[in-house]
Amino acid sequence: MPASLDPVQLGTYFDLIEVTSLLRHAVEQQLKEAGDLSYVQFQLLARLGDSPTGSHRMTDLADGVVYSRSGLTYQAGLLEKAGLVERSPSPDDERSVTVTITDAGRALLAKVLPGHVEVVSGLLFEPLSRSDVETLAALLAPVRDHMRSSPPRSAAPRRRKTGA
Amino acid sequence: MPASLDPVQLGTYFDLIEVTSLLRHAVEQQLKEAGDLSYVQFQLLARLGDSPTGSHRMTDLADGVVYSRSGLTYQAGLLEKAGLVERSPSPDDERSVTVTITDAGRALLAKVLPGHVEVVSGLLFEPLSRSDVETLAALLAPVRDHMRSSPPRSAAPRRRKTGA
DNA sequence: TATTGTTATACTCTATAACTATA
DNA sequence: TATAGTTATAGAGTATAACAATA
Repeated sequence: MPASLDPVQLGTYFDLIEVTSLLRHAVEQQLKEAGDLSYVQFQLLARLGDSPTGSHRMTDLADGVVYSRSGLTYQAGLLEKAGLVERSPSPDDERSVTVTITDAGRALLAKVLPGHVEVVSGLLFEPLSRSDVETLAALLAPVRDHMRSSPPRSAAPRRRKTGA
Repeated sequence: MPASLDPVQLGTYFDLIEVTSLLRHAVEQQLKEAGDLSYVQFQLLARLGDSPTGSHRMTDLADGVVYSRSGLTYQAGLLEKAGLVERSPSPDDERSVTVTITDAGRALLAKVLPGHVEVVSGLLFEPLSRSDVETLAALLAPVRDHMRSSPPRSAAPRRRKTGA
């Protein structure tokens, strides 16, 4: 593992970046038009919507979506101001804040989702067969797991995710 | 093609977003530390460095990297201020501007590249075998081509890339 | 002392519209 | 009239550091 990239790897890396940039750009436009949501805000809402309780602690909510604590506070503040989530002190740990999706938040999520799915479907999955997708999923899963468990390469203390 | 997503597709989409977000974040940090470059600036420099002449017209340089004309002007301005590129009027078309990478630009690219490759290699390719990478490349290529030829979904005039 | 979250602040980046100049 | 690029400006997002409160 000489930490170098052969031509196939290099091309794959470039294609990956290009594909996800275009996809993300398209999706961001759709979300903005359909619900005046940024992608990060959508991700946060989606996570809350997926949760059985509709809630998460701030810290847990941050994982993978936002890379600084203040960034999450900022986004949560916007969502709260828009009436899409509520923040309340956590019962068990007085330091924590529990974020909960509101009915309006769920409604907006539902409003935005079909168009979102349409963009992803039409842009990412159209050229891929069912088995292609399964293959892709099988390739991404180990990469995802590897990245999740990898400490930030540079010099950062490997404490947790959001803090430096 | 009912423009919906089955569970496998949904999971694949999420993994794709997560993987590239983490990768991009890691790479951005490396580029910033090693050469005080943003990812967009790095992409522009890399494109110029790849060109046989070391030059591109502004418009051609924009493709896929930046989504507005002014954004490119801004970034090119930063690169020029840093002495990494030069801008000069194009000989054949007086409206165009030719951007050329300088020796300092090439030097910075060379300085930054090993660390860049190391991050990509260690984060993205470590869990993938040689044949995995080939498979991934084969899956991404048609998606890339499809996205390149797809007009922006929403309502935008399908004119070109940068202009609205 | 470590952790959770907020605030203030500064900075980077992006996008829109108005503008100039050339084809 | 359409294209290439710049400028001004405004807004969104991010990160750092200092801070308060709880474990």
